[in-house]
Amino acid sequence: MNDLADRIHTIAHDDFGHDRLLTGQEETIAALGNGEDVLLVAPTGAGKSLTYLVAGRLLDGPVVVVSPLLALEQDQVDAVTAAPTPVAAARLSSAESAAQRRAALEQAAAGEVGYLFCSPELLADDDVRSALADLRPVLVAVDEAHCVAAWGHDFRPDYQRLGAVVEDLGRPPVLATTATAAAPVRAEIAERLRMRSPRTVVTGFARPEIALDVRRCRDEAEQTEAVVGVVADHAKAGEAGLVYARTRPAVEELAERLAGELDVPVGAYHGGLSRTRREAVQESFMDGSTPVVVATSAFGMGVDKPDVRFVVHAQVPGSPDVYWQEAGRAGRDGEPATATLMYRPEDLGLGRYFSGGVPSATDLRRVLAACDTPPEEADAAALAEDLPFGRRKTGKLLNLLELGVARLDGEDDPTPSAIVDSAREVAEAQRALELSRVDMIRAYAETGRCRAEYLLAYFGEVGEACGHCDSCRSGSAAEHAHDDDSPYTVDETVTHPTFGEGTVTDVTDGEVTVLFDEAGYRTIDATLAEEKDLLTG
DNA sequence: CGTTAGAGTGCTAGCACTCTAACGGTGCGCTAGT
Repeated sequence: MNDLADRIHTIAHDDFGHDRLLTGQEETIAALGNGEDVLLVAPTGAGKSLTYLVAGRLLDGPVVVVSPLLALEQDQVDAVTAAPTPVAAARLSSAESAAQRRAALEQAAAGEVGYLFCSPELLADDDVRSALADLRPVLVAVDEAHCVAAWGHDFRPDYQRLGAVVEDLGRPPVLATTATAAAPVRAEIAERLRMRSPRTVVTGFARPEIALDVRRCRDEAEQTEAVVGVVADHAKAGEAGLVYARTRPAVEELAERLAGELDVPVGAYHGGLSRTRREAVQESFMDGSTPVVVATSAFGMGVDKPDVRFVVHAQVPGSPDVYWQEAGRAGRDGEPATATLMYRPEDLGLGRYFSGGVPSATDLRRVLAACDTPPEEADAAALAEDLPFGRRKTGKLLNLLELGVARLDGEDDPTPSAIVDSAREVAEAQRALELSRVDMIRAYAETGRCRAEYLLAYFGEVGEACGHCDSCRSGSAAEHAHDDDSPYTVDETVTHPTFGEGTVTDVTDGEVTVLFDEAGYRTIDATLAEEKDLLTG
């Protein structure tokens, strides 16, 4: 064992009470110790936080941790303070008073606080940022980093500006951690955080203990009955699980219906409920007193219950990324679990709606005109005072302009209209990415291939047929063998005389499936296509 | 983007139709009032 590895294990053991490091942890910490940036992609429970805790000790200085949820930050603060060799940790958020924040920063300046947990919104504040910069942090860790990419520019815009924040903090090594990220999302995280040739550490997406199942439903009534059926079976066996629905009213209705059908307590959880109510539901799910919870996507981050036996999606989510993150909450203990999707193509429309819009050139031009500095240096709060948009929308428009400028990198002195056009193209591209994710979850729901194999391929891993998803059980996975001698290859760009340009998404059973830019998915007989020369490369 | 509820239109004079507007998720920070 070399010197560095030795020190890492000593710190993990003596300071944090860990005898062994899990897959990927040592590699991550060692790379950070050598000054490299790391993107750590690992499931919840794989010990992501231990990496920045140990790396902070190794680099011997304060660590700034950026996290999207205040509740998660508090858990981390408690965990650090309770470690065998406690290091003071502090949380900087709106939940602390100005005096508390000042005290925490002063303690940190005196070298008494090793870990500072911050919300991205607070890091947008110049005073906070310069106080943190004075501490000369040795590491910036961004937790749940997929939010940087997934939340785009219109939800919590401050997430998009973390790249600039890291530079203001003196540009120490950056650790980005996430539980789920397909290849394009990984690339986007690295770009947004301005990471420097990050080392990507990925530990398995494969979850062989989860049996995947998709049920096609004709209408809403059938969908509801299917959910009730699956949940009732598990509940009778005394098993706990989650039901995800897309909208708040759908959550309320399903929870009520299930409560009427089952002999066990059923909880409802969504962003419209009070904080106290939400905390109560989460707590009673964790301790087992409420075994079934119906929720929107609001429920989950930081929920690490090992014995969740089933996850049911009442409606199809917006992307495979979200699906796998939510379905992956089943079977954390490694025991068999199920993930069932009630699929109705109509539900995909909601995902398309949520893919966001492109702001008008007029609005962008107004914000740009109001800036007396380049957009990346402008202060959204100050600008909002002179504009009719409000802090939130101003921030969103400013972010887009900043991204627009970055995209024009290399062009000398771009004109305002070039910046505005570029910003709109950034928004268009983000929208296109969201829409393509909707297409990918649709393909998941409609494929006859092994479900697990399809998802792993989406995340960039090669897998084998799982043997227990519905496709494998029905035998369709075997029938839908990949066509090795097809004239077409996956990802190939093709042009069709009627449908226009598209990308080959699948070649199975002598057929070729193409996702056309204008016409959507079309499945065509490969032999026929070749004979008539319908698809040209 | 797609569904749905309600209003409006038109000849079939009560029902079938078209049209339009509303609606839908994730959480931070801040402030006013108990």
